[in-house]
Amino acid sequence: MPKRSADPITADLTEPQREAVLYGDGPLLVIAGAGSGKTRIITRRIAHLTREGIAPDRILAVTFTNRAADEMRRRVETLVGRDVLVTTFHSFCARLLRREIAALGMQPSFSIYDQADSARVVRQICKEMKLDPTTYQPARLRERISLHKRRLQTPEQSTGQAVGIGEQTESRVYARYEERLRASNALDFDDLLGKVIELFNVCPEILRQYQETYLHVLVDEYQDTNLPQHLIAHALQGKHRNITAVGDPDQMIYTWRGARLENILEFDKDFPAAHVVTLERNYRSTANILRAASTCISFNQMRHDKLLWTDSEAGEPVRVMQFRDSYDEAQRIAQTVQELIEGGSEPNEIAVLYRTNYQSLPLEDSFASLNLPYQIVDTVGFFERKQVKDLRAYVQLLVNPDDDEAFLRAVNVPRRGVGDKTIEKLRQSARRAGGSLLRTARRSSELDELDSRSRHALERFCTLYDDLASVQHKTVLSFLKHLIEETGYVEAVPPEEREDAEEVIDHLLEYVTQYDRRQPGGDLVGFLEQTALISDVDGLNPRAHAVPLMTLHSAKGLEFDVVFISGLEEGMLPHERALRENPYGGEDYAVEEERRLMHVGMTRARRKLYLTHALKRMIRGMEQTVRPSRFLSELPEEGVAWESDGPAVTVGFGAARPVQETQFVLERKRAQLKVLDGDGNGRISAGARVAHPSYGEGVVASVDSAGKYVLVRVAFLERGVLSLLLSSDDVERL
DNA sequence: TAAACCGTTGTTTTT
DNA sequence: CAACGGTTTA
Repeated sequence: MPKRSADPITADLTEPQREAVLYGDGPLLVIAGAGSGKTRIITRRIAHLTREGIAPDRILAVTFTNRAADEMRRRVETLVGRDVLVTTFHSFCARLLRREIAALGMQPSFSIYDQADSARVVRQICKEMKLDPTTYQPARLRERISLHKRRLQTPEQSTGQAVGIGEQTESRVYARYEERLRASNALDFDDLLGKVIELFNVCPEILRQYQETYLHVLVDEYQDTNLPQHLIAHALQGKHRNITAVGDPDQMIYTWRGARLENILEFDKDFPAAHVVTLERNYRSTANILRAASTCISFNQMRHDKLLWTDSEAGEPVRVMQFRDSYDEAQRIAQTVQELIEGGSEPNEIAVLYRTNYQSLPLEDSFASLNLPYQIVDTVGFFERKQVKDLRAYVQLLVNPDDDEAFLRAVNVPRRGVGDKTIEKLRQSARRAGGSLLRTARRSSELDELDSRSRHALERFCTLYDDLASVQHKTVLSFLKHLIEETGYVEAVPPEEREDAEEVIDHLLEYVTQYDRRQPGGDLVGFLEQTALISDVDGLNPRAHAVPLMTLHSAKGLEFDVVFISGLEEGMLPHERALRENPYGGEDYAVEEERRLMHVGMTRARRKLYLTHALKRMIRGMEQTVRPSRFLSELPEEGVAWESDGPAVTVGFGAARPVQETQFVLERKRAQLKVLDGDGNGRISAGARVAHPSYGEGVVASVDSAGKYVLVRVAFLERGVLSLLLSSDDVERL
């Protein structure tokens, strides 16, 4: 029962927020716009549920990134005082499979392959099949395999559906890839989800057990779930039917990872009688920032109407800054940051965002030259480092001796004279006799085709392996130190890389120290799982006294006083790859996702937003002239200040700069506006009576042509004056 | 057989 | 500008 004002869980909530937090049993969907208190809903709801008597260990909360999970776990803990399982889909599945995978006939010591590992396997297969690497790019094939898996298609099914030689080859690679992973007792990221679904299908009694356990399932960022994730969430809530899904379609930025907007847009299809709460009030940003962001996102056609509004003051204008080139841009951003810090801003409250990771390089240089503290939130970086991968491979091989990928990496690092030829012979022998590479290497004395040198090298490796396996360690740290010692890893690094390598290793040891502290008992499997699934260890430390630099993707879910979005150019922010997917030159799905990314970035800002672009940028090592992003031309006139170093170059896109009314609504949807009573020609003009499906009837106040677009202001009877943006074509058709 | 060298290739985003 | 693959050299 909610108490009135003094209730710490609901006291500071608005009515719709309270409704979501206190909602009773049954499926609940919360559509929560940027800055509307999304995380707060989930944490408070968990607190509310435990207060209602639900045991914390019968609540499952799922988020998308490890960072978000950590953050939420912390908040819940302070609120509830007890541990609630807050995790990502992938690590939830990994843990579940460690317990249950025997039911599928697999070993619980399975390895987890990341994208790079998968790519290696695919590359190897392509070589074996002698495929032309230009027609069959390994990276593309890996992506295609992942696509099949996300649709839950087996290799057999994909073979059945394959059309043409290309797709047939593709499914043959897929089949071999599966064989390879099964033989190595390995699962890739897609398998973690897929195997859980398989398990639930094959063993309903296991599913029933988990359904029983979780009285409530809460999923954050539901707009980014893919089909397997949707199915897992659906399966888990199957008994008690208590699912809370929170999300915002306008922040869906993971199509390339299989995110399906339908999961959230058609939520009530799969979760009948779902209660829906919509949160449209933004508490985060100034009115100027929110107007700019809303205007930008309103250019998306495939979009459900949602109006974000705020009571905040206008604040400073959004600043658009133009620079000669990307170095100039980086330098001036750093200078501006410096001025902000001198003016009293906290460095960790100023973020610089960009589309691609490599854009951080000039920024790093500029920050360093001004002695400004910064932290790169490099999401893949650290665990992709060679040294980490090498040492990890040893641990992986000890845990899972069948893992051929781990064997291949460990066997000749440091160099012990096991080269391509030896490996090839080992491979052939392994294929003939069956069994893993490690097992085959153990029998190297029986392999006639090996010369004595290679044989000796393999024997040495096996002895090392047995030594490492024989020693029990109390902590992962002591094991790792022992490993580095025994392998002579550091000594084998060439002198010019030594310093760098030592730094990486120190960093790893530091991470492991923390891991041991969190997870006493020195579990190597747990360590591997963490390092396979956590990508952002290096990630943001919100308390560090440093300016975070990160991609727009990794900024999702965060907020800062000041935000810079850099590199706003055609080809960078709508990324060229998205533009290439536009066969008709019109905008489509890919560009709209880029616009959502822009929207996510803009709505990270509380007080100040800077949008920067350069006229020249280094691409593939060559300086190229680039045009400003179309997204800049979509900014409203009000509350935006344009600045330039030299003579300003006009923004290259002819899109209208829409005039603003009290609400920031723009619509471009064809046929949404119907002329009820016009000037007789069917043309839209001032005074015409019109109807709109969501806003009802109204009278056209004015029609302004602005290049490619026509801005129609309509006084709706119920909603007041709104601006609608139509393309000229649309108006012709009305 | 393995390491050093050179030319070609193509670069989003992340669990 | 890097990372990869193929080629030459020790």
